[in-house]
Amino acid sequence: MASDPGSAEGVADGDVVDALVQLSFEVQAALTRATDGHDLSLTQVRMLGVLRDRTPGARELADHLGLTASSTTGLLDRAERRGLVARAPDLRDKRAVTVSLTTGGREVALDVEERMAREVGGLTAELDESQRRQLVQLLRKLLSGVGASGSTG
Amino acid sequence: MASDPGSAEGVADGDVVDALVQLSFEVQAALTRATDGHDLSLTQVRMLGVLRDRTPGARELADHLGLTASSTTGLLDRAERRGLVARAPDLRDKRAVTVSLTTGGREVALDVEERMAREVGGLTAELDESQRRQLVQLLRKLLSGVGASGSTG
DNA sequence: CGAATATGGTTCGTGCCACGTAGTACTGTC
DNA sequence: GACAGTACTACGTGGCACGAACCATATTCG
Repeated sequence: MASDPGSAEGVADGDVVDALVQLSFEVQAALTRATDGHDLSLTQVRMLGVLRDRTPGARELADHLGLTASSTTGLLDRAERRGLVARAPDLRDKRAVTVSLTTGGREVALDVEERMAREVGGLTAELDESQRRQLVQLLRKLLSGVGASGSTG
Repeated sequence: MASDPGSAEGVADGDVVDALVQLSFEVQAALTRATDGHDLSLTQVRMLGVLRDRTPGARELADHLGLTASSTTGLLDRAERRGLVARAPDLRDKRAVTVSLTTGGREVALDVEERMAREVGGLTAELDESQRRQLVQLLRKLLSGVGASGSTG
């Protein structure tokens, strides 16, 4: 079925799906690879990414990550234990907490992000500039229509 | 920075990475969505996929999934408990086991695969035929160069 | 003001995922 | 027939995510 990878003909319906799925796994693998040596989950990495620009409360963080509050508590516990993030009391709201990167956490975040860029970027090694540009535009168009409405009709 | 989703200009280096990462998460989300109602993890789904064409031993299955033997035992335990797969003694090798889909498991596998195709396919709703074809070709080219050699070079 | 309610977080228990380290049962080899 | 290797399982660890129950504080409203 999945025969000529380079041929211009015979692009069936399932091929798009196949390619997208395969790609997504490759990207995830690349992302995971980028965390080698840091022993971080993708969720942790995403959290660090969020915290690069913000100092949110746990709830806000949870929203950014698409997690429940309780999941976030655990996530924070583990990250805090590793010295990546710190919880500080919110001055305005005594129930709340603000989460921020520690210095170490920031270092890790930067390192991982850099490596991710390299790893994921490396995936496009086979493409030349114009193809890369083409790809970005296609993906942007694709992504622009996601999350809008239901898909199953 | 990540502004005009449709503009032809200003495709920077990080944009490819961004787009790929975002896409990969969307695809994973779509895959997960496809399992709604079945309460399956992606690993379980992958396993069902492998078992569609084969009746491997646990070890072989583990290799296909990139897991250790012990992880696979647990995976099988849970899947078996749900009536998705069955372990049968290997006639030639009394240590070994052959894993196969149950009727119910096959049904689930087919259903999920179909829904995956729909969900993932639905992601490309914004693209027309020619764009879809373009995308497939770009992705194939991209994928053809993956897993070959080191990437960080 | 004070009671009712909503919100931010945590705790606890559940289940899954993946691993490593034994162990058991068998296979193949010498 | 001993011995190394293989197939699988058992057990314990740790992470991820969830829901329900639960404080403590905020907010709303009578």
